[in-house]
Amino acid sequence: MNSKKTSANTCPIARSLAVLGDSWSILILRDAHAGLTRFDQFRKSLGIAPTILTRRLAMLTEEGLLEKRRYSEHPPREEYVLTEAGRDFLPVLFMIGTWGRQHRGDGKLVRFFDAETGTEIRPVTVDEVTGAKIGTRPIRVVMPNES
Amino acid sequence: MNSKKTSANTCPIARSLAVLGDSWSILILRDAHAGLTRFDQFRKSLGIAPTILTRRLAMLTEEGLLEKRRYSEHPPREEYVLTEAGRDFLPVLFMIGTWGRQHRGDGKLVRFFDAETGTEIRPVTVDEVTGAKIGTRPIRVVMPNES
DNA sequence: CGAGTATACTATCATATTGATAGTTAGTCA
DNA sequence: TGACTAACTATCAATATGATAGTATACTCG
Repeated sequence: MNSKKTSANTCPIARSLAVLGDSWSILILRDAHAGLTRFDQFRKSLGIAPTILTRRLAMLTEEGLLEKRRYSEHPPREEYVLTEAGRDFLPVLFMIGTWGRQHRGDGKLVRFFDAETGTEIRPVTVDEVTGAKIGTRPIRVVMPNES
Repeated sequence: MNSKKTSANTCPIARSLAVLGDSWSILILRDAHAGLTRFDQFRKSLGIAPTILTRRLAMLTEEGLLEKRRYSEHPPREEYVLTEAGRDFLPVLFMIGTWGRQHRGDGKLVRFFDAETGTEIRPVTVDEVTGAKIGTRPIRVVMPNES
């Protein structure tokens, strides 16, 4: 996609997509949240070609979502761990998953649990101020160059 | 992307991405939520090549996120409106936008308002049951074939 | 020591997808 | 009639993808 001539540079959604508008990147991030850190773990989990995986990991690292870390000097081995920006991507994953669950039928599911209490999490997006659930009230989306 | 051999068929995130793992589709959906319905409106707003737009609109229609509707018989003119599944995608857009706002710097912004009260909306993802904000507590992500 | 294994890649290349540009169809408006 | 609008389709060069094979480094076992 060409991010120069479009509204890409002005809208936060478009800006996000410049990094994340690719299935593999999001799937890698999903797996990273599930605890995977190593090249081969991602490769096997995703069935992705190593060429593509290399590129995606490099991109996510460059963009500050993952951090490349040497976990062994002898032999030299690298792993990829989520940065804060990467961890902050979790709500997006939650909502993508929730949408898939609602509208793409139900197979087996990725599920989210509170690590301490063990209770399952049911994510919803709400307005931080009023607490009103998004989608229950009509909304006006205002683009950058409108009033 | 190849959706056959991966976990694509079992995970709701992967299933969503089969339809939405493309920047243009998400941008089209964003514009649709902003009120655009017509081919040329999307084309101008996005700066997308018409060939690609045709394909994306057809795909989103086929997948049930948009509905093609004739709004004029003479001349024959079509428009694309959001279905329920398309409207349910709003929380995903919210969270993508929120992430972009936090981590991709701040230019001009797409902003969301309550259509009735006019107040600006600050979206957060929370657990529906406890109300706890996602990202503030450690989370365990469990993949389909784990215990 | 040598064979086999593990991890993290890179090289190559055929095929698929994209994006830019131009052209088409069908109708309206003056 | 000629200009104009909306919604496309056709063509094609450039780019990205995915499959497969190969490489580099080090460890482990007998």
